[in-house]
Amino acid sequence: MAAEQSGGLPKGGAQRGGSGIPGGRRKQRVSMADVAKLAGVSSQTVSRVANGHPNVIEATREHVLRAMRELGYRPNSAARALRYGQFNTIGVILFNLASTGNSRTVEAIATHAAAEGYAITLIPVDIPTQDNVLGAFTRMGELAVDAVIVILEIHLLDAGTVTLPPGVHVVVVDSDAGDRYSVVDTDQADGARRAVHHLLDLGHRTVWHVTGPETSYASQRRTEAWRTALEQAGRPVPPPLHGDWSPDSGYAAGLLLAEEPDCTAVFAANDHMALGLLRAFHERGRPVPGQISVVGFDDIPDAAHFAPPLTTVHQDFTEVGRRCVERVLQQISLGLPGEPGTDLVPTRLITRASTAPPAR
Amino acid sequence: MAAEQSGGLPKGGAQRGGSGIPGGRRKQRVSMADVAKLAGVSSQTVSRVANGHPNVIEATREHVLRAMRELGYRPNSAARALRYGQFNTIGVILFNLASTGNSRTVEAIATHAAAEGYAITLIPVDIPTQDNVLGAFTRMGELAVDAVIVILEIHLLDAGTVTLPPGVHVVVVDSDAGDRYSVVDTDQADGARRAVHHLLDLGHRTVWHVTGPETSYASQRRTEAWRTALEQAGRPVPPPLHGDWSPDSGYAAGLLLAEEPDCTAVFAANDHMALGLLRAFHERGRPVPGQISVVGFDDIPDAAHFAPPLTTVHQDFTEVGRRCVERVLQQISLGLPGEPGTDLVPTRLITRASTAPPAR
DNA sequence: TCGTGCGATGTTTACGTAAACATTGTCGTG
DNA sequence: CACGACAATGTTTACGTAAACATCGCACGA
Repeated sequence: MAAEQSGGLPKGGAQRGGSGIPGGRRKQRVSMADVAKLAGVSSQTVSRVANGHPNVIEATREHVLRAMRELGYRPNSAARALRYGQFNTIGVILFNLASTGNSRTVEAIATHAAAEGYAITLIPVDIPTQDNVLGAFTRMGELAVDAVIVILEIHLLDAGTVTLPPGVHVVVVDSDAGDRYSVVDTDQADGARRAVHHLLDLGHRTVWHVTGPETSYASQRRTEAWRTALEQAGRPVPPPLHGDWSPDSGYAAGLLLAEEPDCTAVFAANDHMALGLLRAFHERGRPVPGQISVVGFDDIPDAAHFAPPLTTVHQDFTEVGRRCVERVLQQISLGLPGEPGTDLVPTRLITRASTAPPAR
Repeated sequence: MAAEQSGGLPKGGAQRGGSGIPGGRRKQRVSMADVAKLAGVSSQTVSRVANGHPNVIEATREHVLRAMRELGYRPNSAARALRYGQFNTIGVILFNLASTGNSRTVEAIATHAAAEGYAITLIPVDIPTQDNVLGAFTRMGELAVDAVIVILEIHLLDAGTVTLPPGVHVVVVDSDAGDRYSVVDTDQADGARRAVHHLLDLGHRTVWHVTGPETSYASQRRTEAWRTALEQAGRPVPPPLHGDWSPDSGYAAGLLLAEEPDCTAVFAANDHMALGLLRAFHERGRPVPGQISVVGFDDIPDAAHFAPPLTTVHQDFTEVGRRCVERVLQQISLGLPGEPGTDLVPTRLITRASTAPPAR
């Protein structure tokens, strides 16, 4: 009684688009029942064929497969998800995708998840206010996801006593919430230390610093580690200049630093700002690395071609993404909330031509 | 008969993680029935409250809401999707997310889709071989999506007589399939023309060109338009140099071009390669724009800070993403396959310091 | 020759939601 | 005062899938 309209089986190949039938307003696509009817079997047998169960006689299987092809059958994942209570999907909440690190991390997450049969659902948060993040999480609750990877400051969530949807597994990137969540991140402090030590080892008396935005945990960590490294080496700590990741802000900081006669070495919290520094120093006649050395952070592909090629701290975004997926899938399979704890991916320093011993 | 385990209602806030009950292996989360039982109403009433239907008395609504809160009820989107035959999700198939254009387009898509209540599911294709793309589409067929946006060379699909899953709406970016699909893209030809004319207007006799990979339609279009523009102006067409979008390939091309005494103007198919060119010319003592002018394509944020700041063709990725979503949602609401046709987003030339009249 | 066991297939049911229909009860009006 | 209309709520059902259980028939061994 269900149908009455299987008529007009599409002989030709490319019948894309909705049901060609003008009548019924929203007849659901081809279902197992439709296939079953055409093949002259029960829908259960169709299910068995679809899922590769063994106990189906070859001739029957053939019939069913032909009927599937003929009708263009595709399994309905909603029904499947309802049946299994699983979506095979991981949600990714993030603030912005344009930033180098995020897009590369997301790509790695998507790739590794795909390899495990999971899809990725992106939940962008326009402006990382408390409300928006909360909204994303609320929506997330209704979304078809088995787990969530959060790529932003988790404290934005915490401040408002947000209760994460129970039953949703969470892994966090770029945060210090290792005491409550499963955190995977680049070892920011490690990277910053490498940058500072590299410059000190070259003979610089101290290292200036251009920070990222204050709202970024990664930025905070880098700044903190920079300060600590200097203090532990007994060096003076110059006042940090505040940037916002953009090359423009790096350029602005560079214009200021160019006027500091003491400044012989700068550690920029990312490569884009380092680029801005290079330009400012160039314009102000402070040759790099002749008078000033510059170290960046991220190792974007362009960095090797800056003028001069940039010495920078390499982040392994792929590894971060891989570990996120690994952890999340583990949580899903165990059915338990993730162990709190922080999983740090080490960095390495890529030495290029923007650093040198200080001029005498 | 359904439950027997609502016991131990979580008084405290943060009870994340799966059911604390060790017994039952996979009891689905709180359902409307559970809420209904606790609130002492029928599940239909719960549904009414959840969906904001009018005819519910205030006291009842309160009871239901309290029960929801107490149990941490979240609607099951699989059931909902099954009921409605809609997922409120758009799939995005792409080759790589790391490229500037793609990540920004995807971000725009995600943002606009979110504003319309749609989520984005990413389907990455590791290597854009026929098989992989086909696999992505097959998987897509089973995925919970109402429509698909394809950000890669559609001919990868076509060659193998791929039948797109019927009933799935498709919009394509970066392709010439306007005769069969709904295509949204940056007007590559327009951009390339602007670049060439800018250089010719400055007085250059002709313009050399560094291409992107041959597999990229965007790259092909830019090269084609570059050639056509030169021919129409009656200028000689130098042999194009082949790059692959990477700054490395631009650098390699730059080393060759630096040896061409005739070469006074170069149009690079993207900004990253232009950066490579700048470096090569700098290293080889061919000042830009003194001896050679360079124009890029994309207008990445860094471009303004290259040495020298790069004249380039600005792409409006946000607009591309917006139009993709617009088209796709239109297709969904109409329930019809998209009109074939190409929707081109114009570009504009950003003039900076890497171009100048040729040396005399 | 007659079980018996298992392979092949059919039937029933549950997953969570919400439309459609059914059942109350109350209030207003003739 | 009675009846109709409508508001509030309950009951049934379908969405597509697949596990669990039921049935049928054939082949093999005693």
